[in-house]
Amino acid sequence: MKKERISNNVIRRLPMYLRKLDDLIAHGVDRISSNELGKQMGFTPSQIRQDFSCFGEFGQQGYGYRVTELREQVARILGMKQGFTVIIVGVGNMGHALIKNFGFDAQGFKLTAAFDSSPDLIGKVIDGVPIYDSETLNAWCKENPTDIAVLTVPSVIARDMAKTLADCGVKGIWNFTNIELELDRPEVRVENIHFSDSLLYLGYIINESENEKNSPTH
Amino acid sequence: MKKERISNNVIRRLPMYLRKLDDLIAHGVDRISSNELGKQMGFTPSQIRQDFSCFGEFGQQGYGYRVTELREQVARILGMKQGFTVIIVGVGNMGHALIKNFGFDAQGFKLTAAFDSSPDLIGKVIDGVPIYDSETLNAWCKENPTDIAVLTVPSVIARDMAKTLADCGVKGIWNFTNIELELDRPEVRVENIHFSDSLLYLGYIINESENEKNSPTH
DNA sequence: TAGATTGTTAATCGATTAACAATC
DNA sequence: TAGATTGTTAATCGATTAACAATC
Repeated sequence: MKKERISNNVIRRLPMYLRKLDDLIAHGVDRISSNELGKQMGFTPSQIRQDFSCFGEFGQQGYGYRVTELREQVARILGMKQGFTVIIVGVGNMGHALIKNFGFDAQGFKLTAAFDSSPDLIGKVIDGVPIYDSETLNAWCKENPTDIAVLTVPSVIARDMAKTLADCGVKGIWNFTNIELELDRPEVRVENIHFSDSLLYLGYIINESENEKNSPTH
Repeated sequence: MKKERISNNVIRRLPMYLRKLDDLIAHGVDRISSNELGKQMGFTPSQIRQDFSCFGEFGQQGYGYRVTELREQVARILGMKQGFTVIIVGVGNMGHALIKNFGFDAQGFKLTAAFDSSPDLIGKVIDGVPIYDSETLNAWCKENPTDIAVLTVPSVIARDMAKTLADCGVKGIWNFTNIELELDRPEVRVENIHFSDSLLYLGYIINESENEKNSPTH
């Protein structure tokens, strides 16, 4: 087991492993080699062994990896066992969608509350999640330590709200607005979901394959 | 200008450049050097010059890059000028959120229709986008060539729907379901939005910084 | 035991950064 | 012209892949 800082690429692959392992469990597979896992995920066996070896020795020579055990290890490494507390800030369509469909529990997160400024929403409860007045955010967080805030407010108020959330002491912001949050708070980690980046990438690769089809020299 | 295949990393950065350039335009900046752009985006000037040089010579020695011109070039490279046609399949909370807030137009995409199987939704029009019966998808696509399908159906029917869409001749699927689509159709490009991957990554880096804080040897 | 497969070290490959001549 | 900054070649760095001894 190496003790150096883990590279971003490795960390970004961990959730992929998790999904694959859950899938294998669902199919009743209880043992897998790096070779087979690699084949199924499109990675080399080497990469898989390298990735896991950053965190410990989870396999067994001559046998491979026990799927449930490996799954538990990956979940632990990702911090899923800690039960991070989460709030949703902004209960529009996006906030709604996340409350109803994301499944925070299944990912090891505890969605404790949502916040909005609309009188139509304040006081309601959606799928067991109470919606409070955004004005009470700061006071509420004092009473209920919160690890992660999901930012699903309209873009125009995103920057202000992010600042408020930082003041509330959240450790991370999961940003769904299409603006680049520039917090002068390095201790607050920001993870962006930039939908447009993803769609534009798709557009590019579609173009690319069209062009290849039409060019004589592939 | 190099003519080799462009690496994924470069392509993934193009939409970031686009957002930054739009931002600069909004702030009335009309000229920028790779040095300054790099500082603002957290890249090295070298990387910026390398990235753009994959596609042509957009700058001017001794001067830098004209912001609007560079923005146009990036938009062109990404295929935004082509007006890809898009349909949304599944008008739940997620589909709604995208129709109402994503702004396909602003990204250069034409959202032409949405599809759902709920009688409550079929026939309605949301923000100018008509909702049709999913059953009519195939017939509709024959009449209306469609480049990209946004997959926002419930996970349980995602795989089937993806197959249907491939049969409809779409060139790309923008997948919002949390399952791994395994299409045996290499000509259909799939781009996944795996929300959970993103949140789990955030959880990891929060943990990481906590641990660093608590360890004597940083 | 023999075969399989790991964890890890070494080799390769690709991406990022630095340097600099070209030139606006 | 002198100064600034590009585009591109060369150097460095890091990530992926290959190889193999250890061992289940």
